[in-house]
Parts: sequence; C-alpha cells; structure tokens
Amino acid sequence: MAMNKLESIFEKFINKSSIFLNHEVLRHDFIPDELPHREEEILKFGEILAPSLRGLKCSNLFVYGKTGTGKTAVARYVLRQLQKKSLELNRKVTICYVNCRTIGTEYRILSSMCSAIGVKIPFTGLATAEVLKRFKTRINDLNVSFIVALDEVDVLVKNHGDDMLYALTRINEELSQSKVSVIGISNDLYFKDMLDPRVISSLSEEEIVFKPYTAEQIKDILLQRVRLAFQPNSFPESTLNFCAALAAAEHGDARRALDLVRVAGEIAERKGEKIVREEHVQEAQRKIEHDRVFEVLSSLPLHSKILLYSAYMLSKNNNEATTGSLYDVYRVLCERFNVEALTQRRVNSLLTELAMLGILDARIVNLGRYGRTKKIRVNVSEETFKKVFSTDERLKFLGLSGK
DNA sequence: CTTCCACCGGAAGTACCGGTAA
DNA sequence: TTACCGGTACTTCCGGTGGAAG
Repeated sequence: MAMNKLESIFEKFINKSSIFLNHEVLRHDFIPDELPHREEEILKFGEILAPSLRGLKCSNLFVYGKTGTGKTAVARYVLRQLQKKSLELNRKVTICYVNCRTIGTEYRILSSMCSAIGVKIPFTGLATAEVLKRFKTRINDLNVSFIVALDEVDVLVKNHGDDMLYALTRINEELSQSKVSVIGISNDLYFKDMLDPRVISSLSEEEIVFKPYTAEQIKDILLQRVRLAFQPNSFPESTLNFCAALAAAEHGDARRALDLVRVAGEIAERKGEKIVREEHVQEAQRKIEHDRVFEVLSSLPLHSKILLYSAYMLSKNNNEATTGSLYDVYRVLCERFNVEALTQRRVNSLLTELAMLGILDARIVNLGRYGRTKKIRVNVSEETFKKVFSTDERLKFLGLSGK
C-alpha cells in the first residue's frame, strides 16, 4: 500500500510532469537568451566593457539597484557575451565573477581572482598582501584585459572595509602589460557613503542604475519564462497577472515573482492538477515565507536558539522582553542546559543579528529614569517555532513538543 | 533645569583553528 | 620546527545617551 504510493511518486517524476516542461528556467541562476526591459542597461554595459576587446582598459563600473531588478542577470549576461566574443576574435579577455556574500572575505575574493588566471592559492595560510602580489605578477605576464565583477560589494565593505577596493582600483599603476577593470554591484543605494572618496571616484567612472520593474514589466518577464517552463495552457494569464501584481507590490522584485511561479507550479503539480490557479499562488506565498523562516531558524547557532526560546517564554507570560529580562531568562536556561552563558554584550550582538534576519523585532526605547533598552518581540509563528525546536537534538529535552 | 538609569555599541584584545613558508 | 597568516567567535572595557523623575 505505502509502497504503491511511493512508487507512484517516483513514477510521476519519471513520466515527466503534466505541468512543467522545463523546471530549470525558473531557477535563480538561469540566464535567458533575452532579458526583457533591460535592453538599455545591457547596451550601456556593453559599451563600457567593449574596449577590453581591443586590449584597452575599460572604465570601472558601478551598478546599483534593489534586489530582483536584474543587476546580476544583466552583468552575467553581458560578461558571457563578452567572453564569447573575445574567444571568437581571439582576444585575451579574462572574466571573474564573484559574489561577495558567498565569498565574503578579501582573501577568498583575491584567491578566486587568482584561480581565474590559473594561479593556485591555498585556501588559507598566506598573507592577503602576498596573494595580491602573486596576482599582480602573474597577470602582468599574461597581457590580458581582466574584468572582475564584485556582486553585492556592499556586504564586503560593511564587514571588511574598502581597503581591497582601493587596492584594486589602483592596481593598474603597477602593471605594464595587463589591464584590470572593476565592476561593483550593490543592492544598497547608500553604499557609497561607506566608501573613501578616492575609491568612489575611481570605482564609479561609470554608473548604471537599475530601476524596479513595474507590474507590466514583471508580467512580460514571467510570460517569457512561463512559456519555457510550463506545458502550454497550464499556466493561465490570470494566474500570471496575480503573481506579477504580488511581486510589484514588493518593490518590483522579479526574483520574488519567479519564485512564486515556480513554487505555485510545484504545488499544483503535487496536487495532481493540470492548471496553476490563484489559490496555488497564495499557498506558494505562504510556503516561501515559511520555508525561509524555517531554514534560517534551524541553521542558527545554539545560543541564538536559546535566546529565541527565552524571548518566546517571556512573551508567553505576557511580559514584554527587554534586554535585561531576556538575559536573566537566558542565563537560567543555559544553566539548565549545562552550557556556559555568553556575556550580555555578546547576547546584544546576537539579538541585533536576529533582528536583521527578521526573526525578532528589537526596538530601542527610552524609559527615561529607567534607562534605555531594547524591546524584543518574537516574529515567528508558534508552529514554525515548535517544529524547529523539536528537530534540534540539543534542545529536545526542553520538551517543547509536549507543551 | 540636571541627574542618572540600563542599557547600546564601538574598539581592542584573546583564544583557537587550519593552514603556509622557510 | 618556528613564526606567521586570516577567519571566527567571543570577552573586556568603556564612553555614550534619551528622556522620566526629581
């Protein structure tokens, strides 16, 4: 019986779905052959990078715009075309794309730049300056145009400052053969305020700003992908409009829209339906949010979880948690756990991190005579919360599932 | 008006880890 | 082997602060 059900799940998968044609095109890292409503940006991008094909140094470029406005897609698209063209014409252009959120340190960024030109660098052990030196020596021998795209540079600068950017923008002064150009991509519109003026002026020789998509534009984007991704007629226009409207409400985030489409499709498929409807999209929206929270929560370090649990307990007793009261509860819990409690300073930092992840609301409030503190409110549904805590071995004996 | 609470949050330092170079 | 590197996670120290109480 159970076996039959399991088998039918596998069967469904193998017999190609009734809804999807090609699931891949809805993934984040998929770059379509055409990027609707970004022609202008693509052309400008191309114009700026074109000199590299003639062995000239191209201007450094600074790109900014909110999430899901197509910055990354355009950048990768243009770079791919450029690479293709350079091979056709037999010109030496080397491209290195780095996402500074995933590769978040100066050392590792430099080391991926090195590997782009075939220099092997150990993943730790060297001085950063040494890695830069090796990069310089090698690249000078190669006589190439080198283009680094630093996606989400704001993350790098927030954590490690702009020293590396400075070094990169000045690197050409020490090179006689090759040229290095830098493309900085940022979600944060106020990113420039964090930079040294010298870095700003050399990094933003050129600038491209990506505006959020309108609902109409998102609709076009979705239309293009839906045609590739779904069986004909299984994703009606009304459903598509609904997705576009939802995403447009969230500052025109195309990535969000594609997520909605993909997950809604998966839900419809799992229910064995042939057509994706609005209710599937609504369910998708809930699922995406739930998954996100669950994912973030379960990957949290132990102390953050205990902290969260403390806040949860306080809110259950109708006490508004302040840093102080929360810390008291936290210490008691740690003792019960046989875990050494962290200092309040550290706890405060963890709290700010949790707040940034959107798991907590932490407002700083002034109570005059009674000091200044953070008011903390947990932002997670009880259901999600229980699920996370009952799946963590170390927290099990709290017996949360029983309560 | 001043005082002063209960914390905030920056800066610097410590310990450890996994690694290289000579 | 020794000296040193960067990254992470944490501690210690401490100056700073908005506004109710006095």
